Amino acid sequence: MKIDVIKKLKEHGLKVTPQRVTILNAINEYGHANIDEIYQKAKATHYSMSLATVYKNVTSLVELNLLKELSLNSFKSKYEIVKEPHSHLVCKKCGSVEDIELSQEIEQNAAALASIKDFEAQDIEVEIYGLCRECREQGRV
Amino acid sequence: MKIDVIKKLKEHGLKVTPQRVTILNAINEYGHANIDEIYQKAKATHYSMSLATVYKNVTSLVELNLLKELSLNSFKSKYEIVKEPHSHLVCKKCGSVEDIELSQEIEQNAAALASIKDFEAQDIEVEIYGLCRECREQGRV
DNA sequence: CTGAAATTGATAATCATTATCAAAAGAATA
DNA sequence: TATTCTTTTGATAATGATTATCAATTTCAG
Repeated sequence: MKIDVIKKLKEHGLKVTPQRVTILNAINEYGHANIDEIYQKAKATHYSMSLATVYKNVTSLVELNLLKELSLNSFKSKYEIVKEPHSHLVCKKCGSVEDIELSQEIEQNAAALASIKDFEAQDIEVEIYGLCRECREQGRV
Repeated sequence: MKIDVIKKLKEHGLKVTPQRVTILNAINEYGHANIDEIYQKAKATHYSMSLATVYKNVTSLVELNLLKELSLNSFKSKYEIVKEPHSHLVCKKCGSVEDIELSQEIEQNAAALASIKDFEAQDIEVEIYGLCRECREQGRV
């Protein structure tokens, strides 16, 4: 696992357990995954993995800002490894999530407008809902 | 209730029941409200209102595009009456939601980037998470 | 190596949402 | 206005998701 992840865990008094490593790897392979997907993939590597362990770890990793939660309309929340800011294309039909780069003007614009409202902006989330190519091609509506 | 709401309900074969009217009014008074809040306020006006009725109606009104669901990190989904496109300031501490106008450049930018990825954009959701004035003043962190 | 503290796994408890269905109500039509 | 058909409601059971509990195990600092 990356040095900085280990460092961050230890800084917060969290231990580097094989379960944590497995969970982070599982999410990384998916790109974006919900709890069940993480559980299934993690279980494949680490047979004894418990669903409760996945929940507990995902929660603490989100608090540590190593993971980001994507709360989606109509689908269970997905989680991704925190990277540079970006936005998401979310298919309303199949629930797939794809990253896109959105101009950083948006972040600036958003932060500026927030401060006018006397709101301390910390992070911005942009989701574009619609239909992915696969679902359109297969005539799913 | 507004003519166009009645019209839209009837167009889709939905009846104009007092429960529906009450639920829409409750959401309108709140601005943004989750299921329990809607239920409590609606129940105050319409004593026999059932929680199941709130769930069923909110779901169908979202499908009709009269309501919009806001899926929030750490809080239960909130619902708002569909109006002109806008963004939201979401307080991580208290969960309050405030509307802000975000430049329509963003929508254009987003739609353009989506189409490059061969994605049919339908609607965009922008949430800015942070701390509201009240929570900062009261030292909540 | 040892011991304190955190973590895990199993599962019970809780909370949220959906399904079911008989009774009631809306609305189109005569 | 009465009739009839269809939707809706309310109550609650069933399901599904998440959190809490706790004894046994593991990590890791010293």
